[in-house]
Amino acid sequence: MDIEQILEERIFEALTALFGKRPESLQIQPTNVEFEGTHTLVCFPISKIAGKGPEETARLIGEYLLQHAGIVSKFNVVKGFLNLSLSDATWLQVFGNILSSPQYGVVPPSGKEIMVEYSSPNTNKPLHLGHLRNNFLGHAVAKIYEALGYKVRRVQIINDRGIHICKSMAAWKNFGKGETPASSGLKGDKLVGKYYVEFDRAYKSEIKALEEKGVSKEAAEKEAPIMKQAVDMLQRWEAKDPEILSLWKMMNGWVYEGFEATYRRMGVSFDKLYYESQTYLLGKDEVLRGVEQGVFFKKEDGSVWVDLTSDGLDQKVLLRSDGTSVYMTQDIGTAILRFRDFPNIEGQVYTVGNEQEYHFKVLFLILNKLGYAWARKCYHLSYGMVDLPSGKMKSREGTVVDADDLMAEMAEEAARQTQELGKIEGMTDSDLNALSEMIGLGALKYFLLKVDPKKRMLFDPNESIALQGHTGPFIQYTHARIRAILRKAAERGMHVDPGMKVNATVLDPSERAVIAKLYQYPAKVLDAAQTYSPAVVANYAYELAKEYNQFYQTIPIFSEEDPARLQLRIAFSNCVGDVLKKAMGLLGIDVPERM
RNA sequence: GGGCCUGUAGCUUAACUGAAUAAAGCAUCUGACUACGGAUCAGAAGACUCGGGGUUUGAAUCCCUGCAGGCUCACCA
Repeated sequence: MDIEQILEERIFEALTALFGKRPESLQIQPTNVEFEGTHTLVCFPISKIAGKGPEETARLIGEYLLQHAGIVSKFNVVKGFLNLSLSDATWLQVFGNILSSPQYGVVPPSGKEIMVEYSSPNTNKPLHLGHLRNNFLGHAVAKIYEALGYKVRRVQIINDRGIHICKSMAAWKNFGKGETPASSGLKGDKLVGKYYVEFDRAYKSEIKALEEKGVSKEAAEKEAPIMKQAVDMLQRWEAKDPEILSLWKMMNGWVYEGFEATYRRMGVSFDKLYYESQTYLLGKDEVLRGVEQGVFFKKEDGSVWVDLTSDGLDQKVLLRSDGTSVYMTQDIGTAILRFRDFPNIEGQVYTVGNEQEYHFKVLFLILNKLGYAWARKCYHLSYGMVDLPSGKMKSREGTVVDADDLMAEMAEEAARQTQELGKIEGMTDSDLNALSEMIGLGALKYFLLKVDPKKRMLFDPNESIALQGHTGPFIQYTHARIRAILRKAAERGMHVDPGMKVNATVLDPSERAVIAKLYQYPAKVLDAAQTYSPAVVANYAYELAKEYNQFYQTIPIFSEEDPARLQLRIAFSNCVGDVLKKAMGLLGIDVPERM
C-alpha cells in the first residue's frame, strides 16, 4: 500500500474536477511538526494553473479531498500549504499490512548480484580507527543491498607485497631474535607493526650517523644499510628467492591471524580475498591489448600511457619504461579478474578513502575505454578521514587509535555503565560479557555510521563512548524495553502473530506518528542503497526509537481497558522492535533482549 | 597553479532532488518514577546556515564570486 501514490491520484482527480487541468507533478512533503497533519501539498505551483490565490486553491482542494478521497479525514491551510490528516482507518490499514508481512522491508532474492570491497589494509601495520569506519561502512552497504534482494560478494584486496613489508622483514631479521607471536604474546599484526616502527627508528639513526660523517642527506637515505637490506629483500622477493619468500610468508601469516581476530570482533567477514602478490601481473596483458587497440599509446622510452585529456583529466602512466606495473595496472587486472570470478555481478562498490577519488575516476574511465560495459556500474564509495580532537591521526606522532584497543575500551565502558545501572541481576558472567560487547560495539559502530560517509568526521573519544542521546545504545535500550513489554504481555497470555486481526478503530496521535514512521522503513532502505549511505538507516532507526519512546512515555499500555486498543499497542510495539532490530542489523549492530 | 570535497546553535550532526518559525543529540538550566525498564520523557535557553552578489512567489539547498579548511594532480601505493 503506497499512501503517497494513492494521495497523488486523489489529488489529480481533485484538480481535474475543480480546475479542468493538472500539473505534471505534485509536491507532497511531510508536514512540519508544529502543524496538524502528516502530508502537505504545496499549492503555490498549482495556484497558477487554478487561476486563484494559493490559499483559496488549497482550501478548494482540501474540501474536495475531504468529500471524495476517502483516506483524508481533516485538513488545514496555512498560507499556500494544504496540510492533510489521514483517517485512522487508513493508518490502521497501513499498520495491518506491516504486521502481516514478517519480511517487511526485505525484498526477496531478485537474482541480482553485486560486489562490495572494503577493508583492504596494508600488511605492515595493525588496523586503526580509519579501518573501522571503512569496514563498518562496507559491511553495512553489503547488508543493505542484501535487504534489497541482491546476492552480495564481499571481497578485499590485501596489499601484501612491496617495500613496506620488506621493511618489517629487515627489522625483524636484524633485531627480532626469532621473536614470534607465540613467544612474545603479541598479536601477529602488532608484532609485525612493531618491527615496522623498529625499522623506521633504525633507519633514522643510520641516516643521522651517515650525515655526521659528512654524507649528504639524500645519499644517506639511500646508503643506510637497513634500507639497502630492505630493497635487496624486495628484489630477491621478486626473483622468488626461497629464503625471502618463506620469511615473507611467515610474517604475512602472522598478520593475517592478527587481522582475523580483529575482523571477528568487528563482526565483518569476506567471501573472497584477493592478494596483490597474485594479481599485480594481470593488468599488464590488458594494458598491452589496449595498446594494440589504440586505446593507449607507447612513448619512445617504452612506457605506456593513457590520454584522458578529453575527459578533463591528464595523461596517466600505465606501464613503466622497464615494463613493470604500477598501482593502476594492478587495479585494472584485479577488476577484470573479479568479473571473471563472479560473472553475474552487475557492478563493484569500492570502499576506499576520498584521497583516492582521482585514482578511481581514472580507473573507471580506463575500464570503459577497454570496452567493459560494467565499468559504468562501478562505484567508488568514498569516505572522509576520521579526525581526532587533536587533529589528524599520524602514525609518526603516535596518535593513531588502534582498532583492537578501541573496541576493548568501548566494551569495558559499556560493562562499567551496565554494572552501575544495575539492571542485569541474574545474568551470568558470560551473558554479561556478551552484552557489554554488544553495547560497546554498538556504540562504536553507530557513532561511525551515523555521519554521512562522504563527510570528514571528528572522533571524540568522550562522545563516542556516551550511551545516551543519539547513540546506538539508545536504540538498543528502546528495543530491550519493547522486549520487556512483550514478555509481560506473554505472561498475560497476549501474543503477537502476523495473521492476527487488528480490531482497534481509533488511534492516539502518538500511535499514528509511530505508524507513520514504521511506514517509511522500506523507502529509507532504498534511499540508503541508492546513495550508498548507511547513515540514512542509522538516522532512521534513531527517529523511530525516539518516536516510540514518546508514545511509550505518554500512553500507559497495560492500563488500557479496551482489549482491541491494548492488543493494537502490543502488536505495534512488536513491530517497532522488529524494525529496530532489522535496521540495526543492516548496520551490523545487534540488539539485546535486556540491558 | 588546475580539479574535487567540506563550511549549519558552544560542540557533534540532520535537512542539501528549492517551500512554512532550519531539526536533533551533547553540554547548561527546570520539571517527571505509589505506573509497562529514568541508558527514558517533557520544557527553557541556544543559529543573520562562512562573507558578498544573483535566479525565484519562495534559497541552508541552485548559479557567480570571495574567504577558511581538507584531499588530489608521481615511471609511489
